[in-house]
Amino acid sequence: MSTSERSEEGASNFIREMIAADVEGGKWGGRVHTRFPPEPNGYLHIGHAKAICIDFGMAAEFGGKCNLRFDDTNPIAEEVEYVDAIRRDIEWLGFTWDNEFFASDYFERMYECAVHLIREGKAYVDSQTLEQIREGRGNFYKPGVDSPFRTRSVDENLDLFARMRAGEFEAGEHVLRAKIDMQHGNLNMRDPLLYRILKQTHHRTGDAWNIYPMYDYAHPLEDAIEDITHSLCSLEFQDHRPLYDWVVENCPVEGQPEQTEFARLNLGYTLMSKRKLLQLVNEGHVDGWDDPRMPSLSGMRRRGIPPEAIVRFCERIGVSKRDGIVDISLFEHAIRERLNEVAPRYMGVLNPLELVIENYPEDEDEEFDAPLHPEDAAYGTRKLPFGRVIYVERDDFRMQAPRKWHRLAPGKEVRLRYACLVTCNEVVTDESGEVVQLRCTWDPESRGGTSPDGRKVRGTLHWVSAKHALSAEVRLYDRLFTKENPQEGDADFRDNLNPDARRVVQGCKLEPALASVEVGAGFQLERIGYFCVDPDSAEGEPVLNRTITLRDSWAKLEKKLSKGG
RNA sequence: UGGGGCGUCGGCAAGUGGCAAGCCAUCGGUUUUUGGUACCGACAUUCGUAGGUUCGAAUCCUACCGCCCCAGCCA
Repeated sequence: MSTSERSEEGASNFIREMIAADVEGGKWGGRVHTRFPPEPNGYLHIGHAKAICIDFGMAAEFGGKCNLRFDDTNPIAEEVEYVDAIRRDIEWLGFTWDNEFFASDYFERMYECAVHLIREGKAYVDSQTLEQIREGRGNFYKPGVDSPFRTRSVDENLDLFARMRAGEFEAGEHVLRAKIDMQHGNLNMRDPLLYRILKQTHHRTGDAWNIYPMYDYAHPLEDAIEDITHSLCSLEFQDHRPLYDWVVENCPVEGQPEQTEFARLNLGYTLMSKRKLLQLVNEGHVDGWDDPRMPSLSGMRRRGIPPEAIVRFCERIGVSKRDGIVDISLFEHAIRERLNEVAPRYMGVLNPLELVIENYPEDEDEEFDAPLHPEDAAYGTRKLPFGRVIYVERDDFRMQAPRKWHRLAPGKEVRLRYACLVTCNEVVTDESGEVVQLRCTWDPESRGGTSPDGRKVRGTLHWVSAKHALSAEVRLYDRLFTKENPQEGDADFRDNLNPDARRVVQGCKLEPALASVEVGAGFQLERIGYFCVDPDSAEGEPVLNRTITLRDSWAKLEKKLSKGG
């Protein structure tokens, strides 16, 4: 790890400082134990990556431990499919958990704690309807009123609660509530529900339970049982902290975890809500959770985004309590930065234009050696076949060369990367006036792309030998939404989907060495961007995903030139 | 008429009474067989606003303003 990464990692944030102080002060005996507690009801996305980096990162930094705990207290939406996907995504990011637990492992223990609360007179069975409970809770302006069942005897509560567990009642008939304070300013403290009846098959406990604990009750117990020290979560749980502390204090558990909240990640031009992401999948706006347009980790993996880029990005955005929208360009920068370091270089032409080298022998070929990485010779080289007919990028030719144009135009000389210098003599067009072929001559003395007499050739183009080219489908991805905040105002986020978030191009031409690149591996198509091979590829019919474009300073310059006249 | 948070450059974000880090973006320039990369330079006399305390305030006090979260038998 470089020093710059170290200093980045060490950047100050309030959680790191708090933990450092705790360790120094000997709190919990200097121990640090965190947890990442996803609910297995959806796939992980980049927002979760931030939490993962914080939870695992803090533990690692202070020599502590981090548990992976599936928070499966609501069987309605939870499935094993998600459990597997979550494990895979965390591993992919490069983190390893010290223990793997399920909240459902503690159901019996949680039940015992509830019985304890009842015995202590701190919990009661409420038999009001959902509506009555809601009404009795009051609102921001109106204090709540005590439930008529609040004063039930311990014995009656015990009996009712046992029968709830036994399945004697239907959902909605009774709930278990904590007896705290119906007048509390914090609604969460107005006798919060601890258990509800749910006659649902659980993905792990099957039909063993007819009652399931609520998050506010279960989570602190899970943390306490695992002897978690720092329970890190997002801002919306701040209001729940008093209840969290109440549960830890009033239940017979030895752990003394403390909850600290930080702002969740919001990224521009995308969404970070599991529910809405699921909607995109279910309504067919995308092809699935792993669609490369999705901000899910599985989507990013398929898109070719390296996990290291995600982790580095998370380290850079920092941790604070302010909610804001992180500029997507910061993420894009991290992706390019990582890919630039590790991606081997190849050439491919997205929109081919035939170029014939008139003074090159009809039936001859030759090969050039080209490095796979311009800054790291250890990557080695590959052979680049070359011949009389090649393809260049249509965008690299202009009939009228604009100012500062370094590329092809009638009469202009350019370099074919790693091959030679060619000059455009003649432009062949069809009846409609479309350019169909460029006729050029090459300088045989320029083999390898050097200029024999030291003449300056500013333009260097990528190219592919027509005779040896692989044909491919390339999928070009762009932002999922057209607005930085897709749900600005009352907007339905679906109305702001970017129709061009995926553009599919057929008939792209790739250099033959690309045939051996494996699915998922990222590489650069020189001068265009970073790509990877999609699993949809078939033998001899590669499908490429464009992960991200290269920065394009020419596009910027051209815009400026046209604006300035 | 409640409770909980947050306001430092266009975006993230350090800073914890001693004279505003860093990253991204943007704008210049150097190098370059990727108009890529790398490198160099510019970029907050000012910290939501107004008062106050102090030799000294983004940091302390007061008031005001703005934004976010909470009224699931979701997590």
